[in-house]
Amino acid sequence: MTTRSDQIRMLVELTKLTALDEGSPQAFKVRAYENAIAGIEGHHGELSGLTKAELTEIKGVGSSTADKILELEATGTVAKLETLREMYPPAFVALTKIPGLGPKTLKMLRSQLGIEDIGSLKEAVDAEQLRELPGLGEKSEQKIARAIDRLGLHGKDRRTPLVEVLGFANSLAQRIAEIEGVVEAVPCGSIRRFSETVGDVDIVVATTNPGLVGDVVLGYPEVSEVVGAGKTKISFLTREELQVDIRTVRPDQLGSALLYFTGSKAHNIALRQKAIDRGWLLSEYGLFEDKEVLASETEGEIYEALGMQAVPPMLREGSGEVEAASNERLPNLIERSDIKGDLHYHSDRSGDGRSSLEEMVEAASGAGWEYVAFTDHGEDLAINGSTPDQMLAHRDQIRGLDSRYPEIRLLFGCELNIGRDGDLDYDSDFRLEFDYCVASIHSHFDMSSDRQTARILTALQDPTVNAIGHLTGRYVGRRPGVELDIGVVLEALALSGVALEINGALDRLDATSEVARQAMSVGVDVVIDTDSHHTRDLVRMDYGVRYARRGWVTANRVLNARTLDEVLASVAARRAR
DNA sequence: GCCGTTTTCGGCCCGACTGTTTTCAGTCG
Repeated sequence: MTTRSDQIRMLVELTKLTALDEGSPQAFKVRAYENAIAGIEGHHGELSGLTKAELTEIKGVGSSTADKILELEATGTVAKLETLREMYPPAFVALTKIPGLGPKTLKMLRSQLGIEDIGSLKEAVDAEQLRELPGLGEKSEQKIARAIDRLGLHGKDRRTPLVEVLGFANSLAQRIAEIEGVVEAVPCGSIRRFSETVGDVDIVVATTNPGLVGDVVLGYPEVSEVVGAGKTKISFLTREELQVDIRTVRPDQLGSALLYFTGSKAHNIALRQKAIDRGWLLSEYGLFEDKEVLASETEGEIYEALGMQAVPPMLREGSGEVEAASNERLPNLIERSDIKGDLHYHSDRSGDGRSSLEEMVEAASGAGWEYVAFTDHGEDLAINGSTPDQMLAHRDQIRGLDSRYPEIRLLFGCELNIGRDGDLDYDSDFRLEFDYCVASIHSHFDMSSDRQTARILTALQDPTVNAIGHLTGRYVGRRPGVELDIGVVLEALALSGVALEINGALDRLDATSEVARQAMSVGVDVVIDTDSHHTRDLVRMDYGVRYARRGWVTANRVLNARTLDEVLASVAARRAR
C-alpha cells in the first residue's frame, strides 16, 4: 500500500525531472505537477483507495496525474518516472543543485561535452572548455568553478532552521532601517510566513535613497561574498553561506513589495491571476489598470481592490487561503492578545531549568498572564526529574508564591514523561496531586510508527493527562520527529478532550502547522506553550502563536485562550470521566 | 498537464540581474 507521502514523493521527483526534461522549471507541465502536489497536500483524507473520478476532484489533479497515483498504488512505480530516471541519472540531476546552472545549460553541457556528473564537469572547467560554448564565456566558467567548490554548502535546495536566522534577520532589518532615507525594512519570505526552515533571508526596504542602502549594506561585516548588486536588488552570502536578498522600493510601493517578497510563490501566482481576471496587472510595484495605479501602499489596499479579505502572512501558502479570503471565509485566527496563560513552564526544580521559581513567577507576571502552570519534569526523566517528596515541597513553594502574587494564579503541574510503552511517572494517585499535566516523549525515537502511535494513545487515555507536549519530539534541522499515525492520534485526542500542544520553542515548533490544521478540522483543542526553562524563553509565546496561525488555529480552539476557571473545569471534567 | 460565470482549445505571473549579446537567453526569486 502506498501512503500519501509516497505519492507526494513520486510527484516531487516527477516535477524535478520534468523541469530538467522540459528545460525550464516554469514549463507548464512542471507547474501542473506543482499544482497537483499543492492540491494533494491541502486535501486531508487518505488518497489510497480513491477512484480515478475521486482523485480528479482534487484541485490540480487531472486525468494524467490520477493515473500515475493509481499506477503507483497498483505496481509500486510509475513508468513515466522510470523513463525519466533512465534519461537523467542521480549524478546528473545532482548538477541542478549548482547555483547558476539551469536545465538549459546542463543539457547543452551534456550534449556538447558529454558532462554526466560533477567529476566530468570539474574536468571540463579545469580544461577551460566551457568558455568556448555558445552563450557561455570566461566569467560564466569561473562562476561555475566557484559554485562547484561550494557545492553542498549553499546548494539551491539547502534550507536553514528558522531558529538560526530569525535573530540575524531582525537585527539586519533594524540596522537597515536606520540608514538615511529608509522608511521601513521588513524581513519577508518564509521568515514572515513563519515557516520552520528558510531558504534565504529576504528583506524589503522602503526608501527614498536606494543607492545609499546598497552602498551601506555591502559594507556590513556580515557580507562575505557579493552574489549580485543592481539598482534595486542586492544579494550576498554571509560567512555561514546564508544568502541574503535585499530589495529596495519607493515608500509608496511598500505594500505591493511586501506582498511580492513574502510570497509564497503559489500565493503570488493566485493573486496575480485574480488581477488578470479583472484585466489588471499585479507586480511588486503595485496593482495596475493599464498604467494607472489602483493600489500599492499597503497590502490591505491590494487585497481589498482584488475583492478579498487580507490574508495574514502565515496563511500565504497557496493552500486554499485565496479561495477562503475571496469568499470572506478566512478563519478567526488566534492572536497573541487572546492568550491568557502558559501551561508548560519550568523552574530550576527541573534539572534543565535555568531560572528559579520566583524569577519565573516574576517573568510570567510581567508577561501579563492570568495563570501559569509549573510543569517541572516527573521522576522518570532521570537527571531532570523530581521525586514525589521533592514535588510536594515544590508545591508548597508554589502555593506560597501564589499568595504573594495575587495578579497571577500559579498552578502546580508536571511534565510527565511518556515511557516506551506509554507508561507515565509516579502512580495514578500521586498524579492526582497535580493541578494540570502535560505528557511528552523524551526518548525511544526510533521505534516503528505503530509502536509510537500506541504509546501516545496509551498515555493520553490517562485521566491526569491534559495535553500531549511536543508531539513528535523533532528538533528542526537536527532530529526528525517520530513517525506517527497522525489521523489515529488526532481522533483519540478529539474523543478524550486532551489538547495538542504547539510548542513555541523555535527549534521544536511541534506539533507541526500541518498537524495543527488537521487538528482544527477534526475538532481537537490546541494549547500553545513556551516550554520555558529560563526567563528569556517567554518570547516563545509569540512564536507559538505565529506558528499556530500558520496552522489555521482559531481562538475558540485554544485551551490557554480560555479563563483559568474554564481550564480547571476541563481538567476536573476529564478526571470525573 | 490542467482548466473553464467569455473558453473543451488556448491559454498558463512578473520582473531583476548577469553575461553574453547588439536585442536577448538563462537563471532566479
